[in-house]
Amino acid sequence: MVTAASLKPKKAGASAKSEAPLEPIRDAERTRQALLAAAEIEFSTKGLAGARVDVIAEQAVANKRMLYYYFGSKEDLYLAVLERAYGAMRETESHLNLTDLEPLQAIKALVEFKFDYCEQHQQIIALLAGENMLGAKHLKRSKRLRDMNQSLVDVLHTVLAAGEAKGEIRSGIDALHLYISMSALSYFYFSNSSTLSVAFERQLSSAAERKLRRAHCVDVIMSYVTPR
Amino acid sequence: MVTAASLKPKKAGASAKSEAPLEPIRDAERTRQALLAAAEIEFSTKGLAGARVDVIAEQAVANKRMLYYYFGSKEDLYLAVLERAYGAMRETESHLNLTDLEPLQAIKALVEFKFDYCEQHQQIIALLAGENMLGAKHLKRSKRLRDMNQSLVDVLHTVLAAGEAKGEIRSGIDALHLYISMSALSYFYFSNSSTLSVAFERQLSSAAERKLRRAHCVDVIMSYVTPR
DNA sequence: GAGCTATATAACTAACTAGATAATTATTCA
DNA sequence: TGAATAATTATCTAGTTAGTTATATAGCTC
Repeated sequence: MVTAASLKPKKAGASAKSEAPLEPIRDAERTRQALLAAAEIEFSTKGLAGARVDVIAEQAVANKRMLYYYFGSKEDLYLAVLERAYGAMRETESHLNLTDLEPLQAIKALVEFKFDYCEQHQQIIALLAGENMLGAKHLKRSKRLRDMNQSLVDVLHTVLAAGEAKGEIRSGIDALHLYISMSALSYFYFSNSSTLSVAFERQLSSAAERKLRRAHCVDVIMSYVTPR
Repeated sequence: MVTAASLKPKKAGASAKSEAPLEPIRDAERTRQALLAAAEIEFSTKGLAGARVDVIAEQAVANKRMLYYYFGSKEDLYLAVLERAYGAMRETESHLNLTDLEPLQAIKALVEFKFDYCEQHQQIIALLAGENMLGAKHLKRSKRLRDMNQSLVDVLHTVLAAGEAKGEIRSGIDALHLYISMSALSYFYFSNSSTLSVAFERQLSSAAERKLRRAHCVDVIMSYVTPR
């Protein structure tokens, strides 16, 4: 696991005796990345308002001034974190190559991908939750993010059309709403697992429960797309 | 619409000329309710950390001291808001009488209820999002909330069994996961509508879009529960 | 190796914020 | 009616927080 601090060794060349190439004491990129990593943790666990710039700097083993030097303000750092996490998700999605699969297999693969991505990147769920509370004002402002639009819904539309032509997928499905439902079934399970676990006194985050949930999500979506 | 301030008229008996019964200048319950209403808005739009006690007091047209007088602390006020909103939802759910309906009708009614409740009480969505970010620590602490457990999932279980006996509902459905999925399909649509609208450049919160989404949610769940 | 500049540090500050103090006034009830 | 109590107000305070200032130095260029 890459922690924020692990990116920022306290002393130059502290690793591998003395003949190893010395890590420079000053390294703009390393500091930037350490700040981003620490900020992602801080913002995703406490939200924009609850996050503390001093904590971020401390966790990144950087001076607080560096945060302002590289990112300008707390809010701009938050936006940088959001852009990076959201961009990474879109980037990963763009390499799925769903059109290479049989339509039904593609649908299944997409549901499973959504579930697995949520499981492996729970920070983005929290970041999105916070951003939605603020009416997505930062996302709206972001050029970088408004440029990386559509993609997966378009692919899904193509997949649905292909499946429909083959008689394997029912007609009249709205690709966007199907995409939202696929996301919803996984996202909600992870985003609300704390309150759900309390309300239903069932430890929903165990490995066994997750496996169950993953299969359930696939089941729900496959039932929906299959013609009757 | 009941705003926080409307509960708290500036002057006694300001309404309906002079022969109307004078509203008392001091009214503990009115002040308490005004604070709760203002706090619900503040906490649901800004989260626990982002909310400001001064803003809550101002919006409630109450002195800040009253907030501490009645609720003790910012965090206890937050818990009171959470308990009230969550309790109201559970209370409403408990009056659904789903077992009086035919199994399939009951399922449909529950999906529609979930959707309509989300639409009409979007504050609770934001409150839950914030509470989940904090690991549900307040919900866990709350006696009142831990006492109002289970209910709807039990009812759903009964409905599923009845439907299964009639051959109208497929066997082997996990009532809890079905309940989570019902919630997820509606909740996610409302909780993430800001970011979804930005990402997909489609104004998802219009009345027409909501109608579409509601039908889609019903469709997805009914497809799932129906035997093949 | 002198000088330059990007990177880094420590210490400071002005504004904000949750909560406390203490005095005041409306209402109740004997 | 008048003392007791409940509700309310204005003002203060100690601690926190985002952002700044002033200064230092590592590492590069020539």
